[in-house]
Amino acid sequence: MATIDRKKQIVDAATNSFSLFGYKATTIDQIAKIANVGKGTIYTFYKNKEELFHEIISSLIKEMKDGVEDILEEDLLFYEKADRALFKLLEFRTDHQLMIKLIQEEKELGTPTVKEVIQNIENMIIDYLKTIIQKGIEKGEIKPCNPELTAFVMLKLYIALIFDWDQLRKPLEKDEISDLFKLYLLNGLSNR
Amino acid sequence: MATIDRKKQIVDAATNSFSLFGYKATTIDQIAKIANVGKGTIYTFYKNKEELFHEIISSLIKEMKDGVEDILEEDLLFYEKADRALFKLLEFRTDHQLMIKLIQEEKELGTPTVKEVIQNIENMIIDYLKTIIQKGIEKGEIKPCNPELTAFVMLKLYIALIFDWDQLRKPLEKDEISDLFKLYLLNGLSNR
DNA sequence: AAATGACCAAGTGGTTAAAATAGTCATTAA
DNA sequence: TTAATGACTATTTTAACCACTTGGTCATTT
Repeated sequence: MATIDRKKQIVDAATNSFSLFGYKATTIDQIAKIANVGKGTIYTFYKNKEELFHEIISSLIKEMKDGVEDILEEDLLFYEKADRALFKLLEFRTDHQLMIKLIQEEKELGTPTVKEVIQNIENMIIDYLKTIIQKGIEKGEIKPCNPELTAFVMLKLYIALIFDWDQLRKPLEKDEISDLFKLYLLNGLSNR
Repeated sequence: MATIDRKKQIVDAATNSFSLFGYKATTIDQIAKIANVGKGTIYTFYKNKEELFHEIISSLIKEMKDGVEDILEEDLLFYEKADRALFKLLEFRTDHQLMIKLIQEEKELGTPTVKEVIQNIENMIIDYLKTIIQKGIEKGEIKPCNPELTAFVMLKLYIALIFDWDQLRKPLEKDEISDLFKLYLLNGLSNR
């Protein structure tokens, strides 16, 4: 049709701006300007800046889920599923412009809204892992355990290995991390 | 003797002040006042504020080590040693006034000197765990593995379980955490 | 009915002066 | 002679101020 999709323009402009400058440093005026739209128009679609932000984060979360949804269905062993999913989901922290900016803003400015949103994303990851773990338990591949707590531990382990360990020693390769996951969480350190 | 031990007075005053107000909010004037000592006297013992702080942290680290040194010698299984040591060492974060204040200051102000000092303390913990792990490997109790990396993972796991999990769900009991350590890292999740 | 930008109250940022602070050093006390 | 000191200084930090920006509204225009 001839009419322009103002909502899409706004969302696109906001996504770009949030990705480039972060949440706090992005202004509504800026978004309106980039979107070629009056400022008031934005408020006909969204109650406020935060709501617009949350819509964009919803898309990000959807995008993340879409990237791993097939893993759930594939015929893989528990640890392969978990390993692949975690890598794909955590890869956003290094590859996805918006996610990179959000992590940076949380660390450097501690913007509450951003903190909250990152927590939401982590909760999504935990939720997703939970499903994998539950299936693993049902199939008898792994011992019965609290799926949510286990998901939480797995996420923490991967974050530590991928993003924290290199502050002490030289970074680990992807394969090494997968092996460590198998050693530590799957087979355990015990010799008996 | 009749002469007063000015150095001790300074260290005591500084320890109290750092414990109460943190590193940044403690002033040299304040320390001198509490210690009943001229400000210049402090600089006859220490090059600057940071050096005085580091001396006090050295004492803290010594205190922490002293609290767990016997564990190394006791006739315990690997996981008992590791579990007890980690608990005792991490307990300082909730029980030791100075440590509490430092953790708080790192989170709220991000004072670089404090960050550095907390990193030193964590390195000490990792070093200590490393010894326990190496002994465990030598005795054949656990599989061969990178002791430092394993220590790092164990520390991260305990911190996550003790201090982070309760932001999602209800806090875990000490016993639960020990059991989780055995389940996750020692025996592993695998069913075969 | 949808879109808009001038408008407003609240908050941020830049500026400068005043206060506080870490560290020095000439003087004093032992 | 040596140890201790606090007035002093250079550098930060804080406070107060105002101009500017910002998120959000709403009467007007399209």
